[in-house]
Amino acid sequence: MQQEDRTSGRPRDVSADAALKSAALGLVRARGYGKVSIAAIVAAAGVARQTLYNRWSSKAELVLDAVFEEVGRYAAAPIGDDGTSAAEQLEAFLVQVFAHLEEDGETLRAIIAAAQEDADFQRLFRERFVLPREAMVTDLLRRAQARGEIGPARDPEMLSAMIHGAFWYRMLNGFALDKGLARAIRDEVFRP
Amino acid sequence: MQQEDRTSGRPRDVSADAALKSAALGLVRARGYGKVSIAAIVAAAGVARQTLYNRWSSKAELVLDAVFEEVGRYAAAPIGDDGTSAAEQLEAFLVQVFAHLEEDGETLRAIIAAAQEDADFQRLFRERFVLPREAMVTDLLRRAQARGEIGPARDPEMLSAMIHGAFWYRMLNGFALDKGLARAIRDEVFRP
DNA sequence: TTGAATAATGGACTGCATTCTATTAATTGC
DNA sequence: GCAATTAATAGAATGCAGTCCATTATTCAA
Repeated sequence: MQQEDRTSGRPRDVSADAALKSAALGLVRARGYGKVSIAAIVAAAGVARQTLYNRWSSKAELVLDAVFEEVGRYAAAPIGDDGTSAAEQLEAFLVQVFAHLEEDGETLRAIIAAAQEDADFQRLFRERFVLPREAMVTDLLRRAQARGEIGPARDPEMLSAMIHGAFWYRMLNGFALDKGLARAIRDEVFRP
Repeated sequence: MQQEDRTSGRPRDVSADAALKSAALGLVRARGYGKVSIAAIVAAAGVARQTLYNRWSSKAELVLDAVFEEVGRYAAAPIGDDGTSAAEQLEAFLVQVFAHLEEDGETLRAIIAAAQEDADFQRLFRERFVLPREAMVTDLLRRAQARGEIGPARDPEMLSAMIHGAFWYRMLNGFALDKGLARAIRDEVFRP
């Protein structure tokens, strides 16, 4: 996914990008990542197989673009520091994340799986998806620390990894992510 | 992997089990999970492909048996409650786990990936591998709570998920698991 | 000794992601 | 128009997991 305005040669058909992402998004949400073949995606998009591979280097990359650019807006903006307590902000953030994962959790699990088999894709996923979300929570915790809502000895980076880790761990082991979990994480982080 | 002492029929060749596990263990450690094919495993074991599938239903199941039965001993026994503090016991446990994952971490990552694509295998892995290890840490934390090393308001189950989650999350995103991480987790759990 | 039951074997088969190849199409600079 | 360049296309080829099949082997019970 990059271009450099070449001086000659046939130009890319820009509509193919959108057609492929849209086809991938629709099919993956309808049937699930594992049940969607490359053949089905290119057929739905009306392009040749190689056209897909000219743009993305794997099914996982295309789906990461398709599903999580759409959804990239979820939790893409920093967590708003409204008047509420950091505890409430964290819980609200988790509830929002879990709600989105009701729709796309299966896809995220497939993406995480793909990242374990492809180091390049792991890096891409980490930089584009994982670290920004981790940083949002780290920032929230730093603000909380500055305001005294958590003690000065706490480690916001470690805590952020433990928070994300907790629901990754639950999700990857087949447990549902519900409001009870969001509350339990909040309580454990902001304990008395 | 089960038998019921049938009353007739050709008996299983018991040596094939060991040959397959040994071949899988050796090949996966030497080349890495993704680079080992079923064809290579059965060739090394000197049996037919179907003989493998008579015993395990996928490459992931065989490797889970092969690598983590061998290694099942790591952290398979409850964490010894020696005289040391629970904080020290937790850190020692994590250091031991991380040391083993230097050898088999890549395989564990592949197993977790496989579990995301196969619900039956996910259940098997969870029951046989994940939950027992989670319970060990939960027990440790309960003992610590009974002795007052952590406050009565803490939630040992949630904490255990956060501890395991933290290193799963780090591992699955390509970070090394070192002594510093073990120490940081310990400090965050047993904070002042 | 024979039949029923189950295992082992070699090889064929299916479905899939990804790569490769040859051909045709669109563009720029001349 | 023409050469050079890059894209799109259809389809073949590769490599692999998992399944299916026909044949042969081993055991038990009658």
